[in-house]
Amino acid sequence: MDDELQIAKENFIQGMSRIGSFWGFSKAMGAIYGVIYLSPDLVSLDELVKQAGVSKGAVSTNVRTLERLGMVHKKMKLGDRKDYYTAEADMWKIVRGVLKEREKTEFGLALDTVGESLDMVKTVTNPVDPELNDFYKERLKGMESFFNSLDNMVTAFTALDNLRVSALPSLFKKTMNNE
Amino acid sequence: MDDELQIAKENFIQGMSRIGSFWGFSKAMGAIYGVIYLSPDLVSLDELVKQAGVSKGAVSTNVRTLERLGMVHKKMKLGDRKDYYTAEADMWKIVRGVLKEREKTEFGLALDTVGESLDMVKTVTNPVDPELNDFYKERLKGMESFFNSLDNMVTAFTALDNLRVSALPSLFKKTMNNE
DNA sequence: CTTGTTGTTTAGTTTGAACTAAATGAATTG
DNA sequence: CAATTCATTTAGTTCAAACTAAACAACAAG
Repeated sequence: MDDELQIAKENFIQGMSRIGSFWGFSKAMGAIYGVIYLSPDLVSLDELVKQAGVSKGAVSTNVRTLERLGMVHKKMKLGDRKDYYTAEADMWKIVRGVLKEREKTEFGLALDTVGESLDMVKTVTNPVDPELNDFYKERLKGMESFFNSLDNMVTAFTALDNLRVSALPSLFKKTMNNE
Repeated sequence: MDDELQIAKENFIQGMSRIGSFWGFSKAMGAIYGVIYLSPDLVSLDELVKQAGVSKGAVSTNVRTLERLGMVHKKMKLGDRKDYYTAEADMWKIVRGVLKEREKTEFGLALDTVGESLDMVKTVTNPVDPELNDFYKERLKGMESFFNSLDNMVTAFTALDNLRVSALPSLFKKTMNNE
């Protein structure tokens, strides 16, 4: 392969591993996705071990997580027991997928927790300190309202999937230097 | 203090520490913010040690981070050497602040990295494998475009600050159970 | 100058996530 | 069935983040 091209690839892979760890994924996941993303052909597990520079075990688990997140797709070749992977190149699709997954778990849980506390405060019948009671109520309501809005935003965003309105980001577009 | 109220508070604080760690902050930061958020009066460092259940050192560093993020505000009382803290209760303001901070570092860096790789590919004069070269170009452009849109979205969102349009989330509002 | 009070820094420890190496399991082939 | 070739799982290790305890620095008061 072209040397310059190879260097560009390695630079990109390294960058993805950096970015990945910022977004809450492991460094290895970023690197693995980077490798697959820049491969025109299907990539085998052993190829990933070589190019991403992590052990087979790590690739095995990380690539499965990537698949669960919809970031890569597993393909089988007939008469070949190896697993092959392709990258999902539609970033917005990926974002929607990840948000959908996390909405169910973390966002909902946040709402539940706050709602729970709020309910406790509401059910105080004869408060010792009425002012403090009201203060708690106000603050907890504020927090609940925030998480509620957030949850609705995420829900709305993930729903864009069906409407095929991936064009949403263009609403925010200011300057784009496409070549 | 009312027992029921105290339990509600502790439940909330525990919840915040959980939520905090999900959003990339430390558990302690979440708990500390929770304590301050549910305090009608100014809170001293020693009070935080007691209520958040972490060491003095940890409170000292974490509370400083919280202040840097604009999540709490430091107040001094005259004739009192202690530091006191208040919570910033406007969540959207906090979100904007955090995004603004991260936009500069992580988002920009992501863009730079991809752009760098793209430039490398573009400057390949006599490619060994022209098709592969084009493939790289396409993929890297796609990624760059994604980060660009993302960056613009964040910029637009943080700019809402000035316009005082914190009402944005209401655009997404579906159902709100106020009371 | 000494003492007490407060926030910060530092040195050391704990903890948990994520990796490696190696064992295991599953499937195909001769 | 033995041997080979994969992917997965497991046991153990590494490493960095985050905490604690204690020393330290700054400051005010007596």
